[in-house]
Amino acid sequence: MNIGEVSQRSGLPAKTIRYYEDIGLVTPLRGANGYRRFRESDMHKLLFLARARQLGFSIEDCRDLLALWEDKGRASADVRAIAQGHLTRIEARIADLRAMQATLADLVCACAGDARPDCPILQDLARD
Amino acid sequence: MNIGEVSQRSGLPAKTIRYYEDIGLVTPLRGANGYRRFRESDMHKLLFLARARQLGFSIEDCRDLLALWEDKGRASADVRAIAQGHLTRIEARIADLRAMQATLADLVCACAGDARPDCPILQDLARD
DNA sequence: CTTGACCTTCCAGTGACGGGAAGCCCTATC
DNA sequence: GATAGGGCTTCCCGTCACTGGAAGGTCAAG
Repeated sequence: MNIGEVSQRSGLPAKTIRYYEDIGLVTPLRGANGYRRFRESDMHKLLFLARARQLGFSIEDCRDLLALWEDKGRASADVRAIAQGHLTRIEARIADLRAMQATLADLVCACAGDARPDCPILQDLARD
Repeated sequence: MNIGEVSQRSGLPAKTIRYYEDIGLVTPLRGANGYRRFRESDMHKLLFLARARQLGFSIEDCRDLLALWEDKGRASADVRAIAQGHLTRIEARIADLRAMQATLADLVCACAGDARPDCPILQDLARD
């Protein structure tokens, strides 16, 4: 398979796939013409990566997850620890965003949003 | 005021304040020794920026908000539009994160997390 | 033989800074 | 007056995970 087909089948942009090779997440073969030649196993890795990235795992998390996936003698505890750490970070991020959302929603609600200059949003940002 | 005091009073790192000058958000004066000299008005701007950034506004949003703040004849509708757009993006981001969180929480819950290799998390990531 | 799609590498930019080097300035102390 | 220390300056590189674009090689169809 050339990169175009892999890109289609995985949903990952070709640029991203090349990047993943650069940083050592996949190592496709090379044809005589210099083109990358992807095996089915490369395809599987890329699908795995695409799904892990969709779940918001960092590239380094993905690297570790891939290694555990390949390691048939792994302990599921190691996988769980990565996922748990990621989940905790996501929950913290959600809490932050929800705080922003609450404040912003209040402010937007309090602002008339008309042609006059008085604006509770700016007042709040400029409060002393 | 020198940058150190401004940094203390605003809570912004000195590096960040220099960066804000670089991109034209504040323009402190300069002393004969080359040091930045901040006026009270610069201080107010930086506090304004710090609060807007805490609410997650992008730098470009902040630039626009600052301009509106300075413009005494502004329409509050313009401010509200920026805040509303930002709020919408935050809500979308929260929705994304909540989807990740739900999936991850399920997977973490389903994984024994012991010394054995079988792991629903990896199974899900590698599903065909 | 040409066209156009596909592939290659390399370089630069994103957002919003942070780290660190090299060097000047100011104050206090000896 | 020398020195030590802290604060200030600029400059450049690194972050994260790509994305865009330029310049050029390769392949299949007409």
